[in-house]
Amino acid sequence: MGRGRVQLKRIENKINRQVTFSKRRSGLLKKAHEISVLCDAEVALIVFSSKGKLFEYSTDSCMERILERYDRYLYSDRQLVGRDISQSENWVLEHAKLKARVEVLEKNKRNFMGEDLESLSLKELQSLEHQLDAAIKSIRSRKNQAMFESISALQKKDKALQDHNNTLLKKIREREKKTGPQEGQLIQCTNKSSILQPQYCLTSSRDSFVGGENGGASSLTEPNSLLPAWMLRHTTNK
Amino acid sequence: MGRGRVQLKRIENKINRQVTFSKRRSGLLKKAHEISVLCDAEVALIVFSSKGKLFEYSTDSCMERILERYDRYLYSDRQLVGRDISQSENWVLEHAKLKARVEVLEKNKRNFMGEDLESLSLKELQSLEHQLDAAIKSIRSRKNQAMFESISALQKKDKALQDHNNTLLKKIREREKKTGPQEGQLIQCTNKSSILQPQYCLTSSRDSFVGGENGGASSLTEPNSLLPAWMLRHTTNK
DNA sequence: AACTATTTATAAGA
DNA sequence: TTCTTATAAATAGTT
Repeated sequence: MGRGRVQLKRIENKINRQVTFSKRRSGLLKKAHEISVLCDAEVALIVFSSKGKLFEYSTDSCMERILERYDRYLYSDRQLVGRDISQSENWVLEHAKLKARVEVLEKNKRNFMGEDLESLSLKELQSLEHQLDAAIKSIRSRKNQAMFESISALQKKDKALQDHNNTLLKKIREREKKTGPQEGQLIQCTNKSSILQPQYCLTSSRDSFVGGENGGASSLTEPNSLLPAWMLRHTTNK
Repeated sequence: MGRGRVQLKRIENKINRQVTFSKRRSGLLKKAHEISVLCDAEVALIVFSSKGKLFEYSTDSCMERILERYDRYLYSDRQLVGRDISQSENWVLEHAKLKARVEVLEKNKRNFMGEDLESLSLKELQSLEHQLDAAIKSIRSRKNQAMFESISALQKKDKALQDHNNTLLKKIREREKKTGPQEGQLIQCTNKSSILQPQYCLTSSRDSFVGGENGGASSLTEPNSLLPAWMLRHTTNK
């Protein structure tokens, strides 16, 4: 990826080596972060430059946790003996409990995402299925509510804008009476178009429902995020 | 680097996520190796997939050595700042991080259970809904598989028991020839009833499919856990 | 630190 | 999984 092919051997020129290191280091850290986010992976990356300087990246900035997970993965028995320097027993215990909780919750999460199901019994699968069925119902109901709130907020805003436009229009008309007809037609036209194409605001931030400009609609990328599809979906089935 | 711009957010489609993980993982490992060779750096890279599988790279395959160097690097850093304070601060920090992680995971869990939805935006709700939809599909598929496995295991067992019964029956008949008819009728009768009402084993432990007695069926409490309902459901839809 | 010509990586599709 | 291909990204060499 550059002007010449690169040979996989140590760059002899010291300056070059340093520059390349700096560039590639940032690329590597970036990619580590990307795979972590995109693929929901847990990554720990440690780089020592030839001069001994340390650079590191770890998912959620939890290097210690990931290294411990690594140790546990390799030697499942020597859990708490490993890399920790002497600390109070109490701390170790409490910490271990917390970590165990994290483990359990992560297993939970994977199950909720339909992963790692091999370890579950039929009964547990059945229960999980019911759980999620119920959850989906709640979520759809909440989503529906949120959508209607959003819609009615926008309708209010729309109304307010129309009223304002009308007020402005009146003022202009009054002026027209004095100066003769000019651009009243144009203004009425833009106003109408905003009525015919209401903008449904669907951005991540709730605040944008109130304070945001109607640029929100342009931030949509998924084809199925269009409102008509949703409404169709939620009024026709389940 | 592909046919579309990539957004730095978790890939929702499981298959895509897995494929991307596989591709990016090999890219990341390659680049880790390259910077290590080209720039004479020492690199340790640990990646856990979302399913918990481990992938790693380390310069000269000396993971342990690099991790020790890392620990030493941090330790000496602490020494420079002042052991007591920084160590305890570090403890506080790490503890806080763990707690924060637990918080996040618990929030996650509540959301997955359809609770605490007020804090989510429309977009997040939509994403959650898709997530759970996908999860439920996985779960149903896995449940189906588990049920069929269980059924076929039981059929085998049933067959074995029948064979055994027949063997016993023969022996008794042979005795009858010598001593005259006594209780052969009764035995044949119990055997028949076990054929007509096969017992589907649905306990929590998978081992019970092999070693357990057929009391398993009695442990079911939910009305919709009866087998016929499931089979109907999973052969007629989706 | 910027620039840009090229090489690489990789997303999507098969 | 693996291959292909169009395109986005990374980056080597240069300024």
